[in-house]
Formats: sequence, C-alpha cells, structure tokens
Amino acid sequence: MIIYFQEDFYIYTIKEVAEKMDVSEHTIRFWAKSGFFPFIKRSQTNIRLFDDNDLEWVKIVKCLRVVGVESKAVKRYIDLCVIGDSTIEERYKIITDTKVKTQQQIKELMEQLILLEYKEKFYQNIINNNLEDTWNPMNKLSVEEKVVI
Amino acid sequence: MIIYFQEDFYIYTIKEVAEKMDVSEHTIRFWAKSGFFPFIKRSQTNIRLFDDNDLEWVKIVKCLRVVGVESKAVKRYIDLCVIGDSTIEERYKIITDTKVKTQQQIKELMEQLILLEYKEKFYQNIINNNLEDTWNPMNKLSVEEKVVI
DNA sequence: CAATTAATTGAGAGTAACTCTAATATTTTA
DNA sequence: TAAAATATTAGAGTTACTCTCAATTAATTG
Repeated sequence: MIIYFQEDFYIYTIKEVAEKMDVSEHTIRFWAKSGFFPFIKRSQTNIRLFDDNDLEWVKIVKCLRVVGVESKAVKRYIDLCVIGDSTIEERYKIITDTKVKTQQQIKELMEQLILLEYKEKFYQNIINNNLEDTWNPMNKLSVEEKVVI
Repeated sequence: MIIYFQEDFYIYTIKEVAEKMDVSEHTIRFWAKSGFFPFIKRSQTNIRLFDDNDLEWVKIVKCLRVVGVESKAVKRYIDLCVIGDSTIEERYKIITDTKVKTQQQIKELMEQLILLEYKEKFYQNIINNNLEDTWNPMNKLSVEEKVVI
C-alpha cells in the first residue's frame, strides 16, 4: 500500500509488517485482537495501517513474547504504556524481571547445548569407529529379573 | 519408595523424578503417555519404577523439549533409539540439527536481551531524572489528521 | 475500465503441549 | 489400622497460536 505523508512517514500493510518483523500475519492479527496494538489506525475501509511507530510496538511485543512473557503480562505492559508516565516504575520492573528471566533462559539453553554436543560427539565416535551404542539401554541385558519389590 | 537391588541400583517414584529433573509430575506422566519412556517398568500394583538409567532418558527428553524439539520429533528420536544401532545416522542428524537450532535460539534471545537492556536504561533514565516517556506514542501529538489515503 | 488476481478482514475451528481436576487405588506414617 | 500422603487414569481446561473460510477490498492487466 503506497501512501504519502510528510517526507518520512510510511504506511505498511499487515503483510509488510509480517515480513519486516518476521512474524506471521496470523500472529500479528492475533496480537492485534489481543489488544497489543491499541494505537493502530484503520482506513475508511477497515484495513489496518501500520506506521513506523507501530513497528516499534510490534518489536517490543515480539521481544516480550519471544522471551516467554505470557500474553496477559504483555497486555498489562501495553496497558501501562497507554496509561502513561505514572506507570513507569511498574513497567521498569516488568522489563528488569523479564531481563533476568531471559538471562536464565539463555543459561538453560547453553546447558542443554552441552548435552547436545556431548551426544553429537558420542554418535560421531560410534559412526567413525563402527562401534555399538553402548549407552542405549536397549542394548543392555534386561534388568527385569533383577527387580525385587 | 525404597527398593533393594544390587549395590548401585535405586528406584525412584515419579515424585522423586519430578524433583530431581525439575519437571512436573504431570509432565512426566504426559511424556510417559506420549511414549517417550517405553522402557519404564511398573510394580505389580501398576506404579512406575524409574531407575538411574531411566533418569538419563528423562534428561534427554527434557533437553530436546526445552530447546523446542516438538513432541512428534522427540517420539521419533526415542523410537530410533529403541530400534537400535541401525538408526545411529538419523539420530546423529537429529542431534546436530537440534544443536544448530539451539544456537540460533540463544542468538535470538541474546538479541532480545539487548532490547530489554535498552528499555531498562531508558526507564532508569526517566525515573532518575524525572523525565517524560518521550518514546511512548501516547505522549505524542495525534497523527490522525495527517493521514491521507 | 472491467475483469482477473492478490490481499485483507473477522469468525471460528484445529493443534500442541501442557496443566489441572477428580475419582480411585496404594503406600506410608502415626 | 486409620489417617495422610502419593500414585494411577481419563478427561476437561488453558495458552498461544495456526489454519480455513467466506466476504470485502485493493492492485494489476488486457
């Protein structure tokens, strides 16, 4: 959609937003329906008109969702933004809490990555040296007869 | 549940597994129902008996799920393990693909972390210097009258 | 400029992966 | 041995999409 304003003002269709932000159109609409973009304008024919400012909002919503903030909490954050300056402290807390949780997630992923790398080497070794998968309990003797309850 | 075997053989209840692996009992049962643990024994009274070997399987399932491998793919991996040595190559590919995706996820989270840190500083600045939230479009003039379609 | 073709819309069904509840059975503890 | 804690399954509920569909609306093209 081509629309002209003063110099540096563009309007994006939902498709363009989806491409630009790497989020599906469905998800953008779902987020819009969830009240995450209370500021988006519509054309007279009801079509959503995203401007560069709106993209910043899509960006922060995407950020919060990607790091696992649940929808209700995202909505809360958006609502606080709409209310304005009196809510800065609560928004600050949301952001710092989210930051800490994101750091923990990164740590968790890095730990799981270590296990994946161990497994990778383990399989590599089997493939390269034509070995048996000794770790797999399926290759071990059944322990059934040992069980005593 | 206390059960004796030879020296180094212990049995864990589902509760103990949940605590040890930091996964809810519900989730362990859900995974079991999904066929992720085809090797777990049961007592005569139908109670699941996890041994140390089983914990290793819970560990790899947890790993795959945490990094976002979907259930169907986890099941596939487990099935390949059960089939045995002939499936090493496919398992190797699953692990390396998952490793790459995990690295990408870590990168993505680190990028989002930068935005969160920017926001944190932004709010900090407002709080410390008693400023207005100039970024918030709610504080800007309405652009409504500028829109031309 | 009419007619395809492409994009947008909302409603609502479908899906994944839990998460929780409830009724019942089993185990542990006092 | 009675009460409290834990285990079991089935199945309902939840979250956050994801997809389909029919109806509009917009863009392209002969």
